[in-house]
Amino acid sequence: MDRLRQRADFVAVANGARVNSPAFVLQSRPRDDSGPIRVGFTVTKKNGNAPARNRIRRRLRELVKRLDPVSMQPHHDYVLVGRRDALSRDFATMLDDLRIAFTKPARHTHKGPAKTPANRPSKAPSKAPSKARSERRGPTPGRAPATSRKPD
RNA sequence: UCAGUCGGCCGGACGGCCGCUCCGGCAAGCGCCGAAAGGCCGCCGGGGAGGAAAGUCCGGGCUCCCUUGACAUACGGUGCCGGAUAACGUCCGGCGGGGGUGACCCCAGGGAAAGUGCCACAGAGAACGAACCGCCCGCCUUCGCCCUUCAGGGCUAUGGCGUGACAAGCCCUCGGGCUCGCCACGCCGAAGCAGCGCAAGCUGCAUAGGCGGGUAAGGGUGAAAAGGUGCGGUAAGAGCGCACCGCGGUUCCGGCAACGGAGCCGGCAUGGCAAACCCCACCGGGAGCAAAACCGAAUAGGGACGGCAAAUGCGGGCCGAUCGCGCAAGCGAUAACGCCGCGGGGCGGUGUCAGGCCCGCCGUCCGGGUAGGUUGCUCGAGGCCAUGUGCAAACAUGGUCCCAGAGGAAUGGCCGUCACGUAUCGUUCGCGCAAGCGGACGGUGCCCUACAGAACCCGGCUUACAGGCCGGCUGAUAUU
Repeated sequence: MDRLRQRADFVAVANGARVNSPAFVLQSRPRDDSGPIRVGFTVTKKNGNAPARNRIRRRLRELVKRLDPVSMQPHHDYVLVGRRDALSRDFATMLDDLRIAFTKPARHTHKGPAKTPANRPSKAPSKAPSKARSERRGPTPGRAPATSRKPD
């Protein structure tokens, strides 16, 4: 599992699917290459001053570290956007929140499907939107092996 | 013991599990990611946020631009003196002024007899000095009548005050204000003493009023009223005179200086504001690590070469023309028309064709340069200790140590125990009649710490901060 560091990757993930939770927002986007799962963190300035933002990011990072990597989708980029509740919310509860967020079907909140290919980078120009849509629409066939291999 | 003042320091501790980042050592697959630059992966050891890392307000180092070295101007900044320093608006030590019983604290502290400007409101007067009240002097007027127990009461003239009407003048923010005249009404209202004279009366003092002057002592206004206090002096007053203080000038002494002290002279002239303009002295080129250097894709531009291709095009040939060379024959070059051969790709449109419109493409290399990567990047005006110099800030010498280097941004996350703080409850002890106060112990809850996160690096300033510790000094009280 790698960290997400380039600004272009963050912009790409921000246009993807998102799941809301009390302490964070999970954004995700599938990639075409066969690289590892990458996770980034975003804490905006409206969440407080620098120590508060640092603490939010560190708790979110610890959540991802504690979580079983098999519950994430392979070849995906994830971005956790921190909220103010991440400072005070119980850590075990947040861990459950994150686990639910990874298994919950994602949905697009504000981006229309017409805007998505315009914001996509140049690689995989034609088939990227349709593929993302199909994975969003039917989670059960893609996720069935993931749930089956969860016991180990 | 209480209250205060100044300075310094800390800013949770220990343990468990799981991680992040940097450095060093060892090992290392012809490994993985990437087009490349470059990056990643193992084990061991070590380091890893602050007193303000903050605000970005000053001063530097460093980098680039520029030549701006100097002078002048403009703009900005600083502003008692001396020292410290790389430098500063910082620090230290003094000086002056102000506050406090005191330790101590505060001061944007050059120039107001270079100039311009301002000083609201209140007040008579706010700057080429002012007369509202008051005090004093001079002149003029006043001191009448009735009752009467001689204590007083009453009436009224001139007059004074108040209110109202009218008229005039001036100012004016056109609402009014001020001054004067006149009329009406109301109110006040002529106390006394002495001398001369038989008396009527006269004169003087006093009273009251008016006019003219003197006066800056006093009242009142104000942030500020033209040196202060006291004595003398005067009609009353006044630096009018004197003493002391203050101020100005000058001489001497002390001090590197700011400045201080003493003497003499001057009766005092110079109100305040320069965080109003201004004057004087000194300082300042600009931008900033997202600086800058190196490496360096894709895409679109630029250049060179090669290939394909070309259609107002290419190739070939003939005739003629022009130009150059040549004595000449002739040779070479040029472009257009005519002749022959060759006729690509795309767009749009149409039932289809004809007709119409547009024109380069590919490869290699070079150069600028973007994303990206690497460097800059932490050994430094460095920390600690000792000695010496100095009142101190600080400096010098010696020894010793290496002490964060991230980059969507590491330095942590989750627990446990303890401490501290705080709230509440219970038990108990001391004092007290009681209410209550103080201490100790235990349980529970809260905060589980305040302010706050390095971003190239230093020196400062400013601001924020739960709680706690130490030391110096001052005042008060108590005891010895």
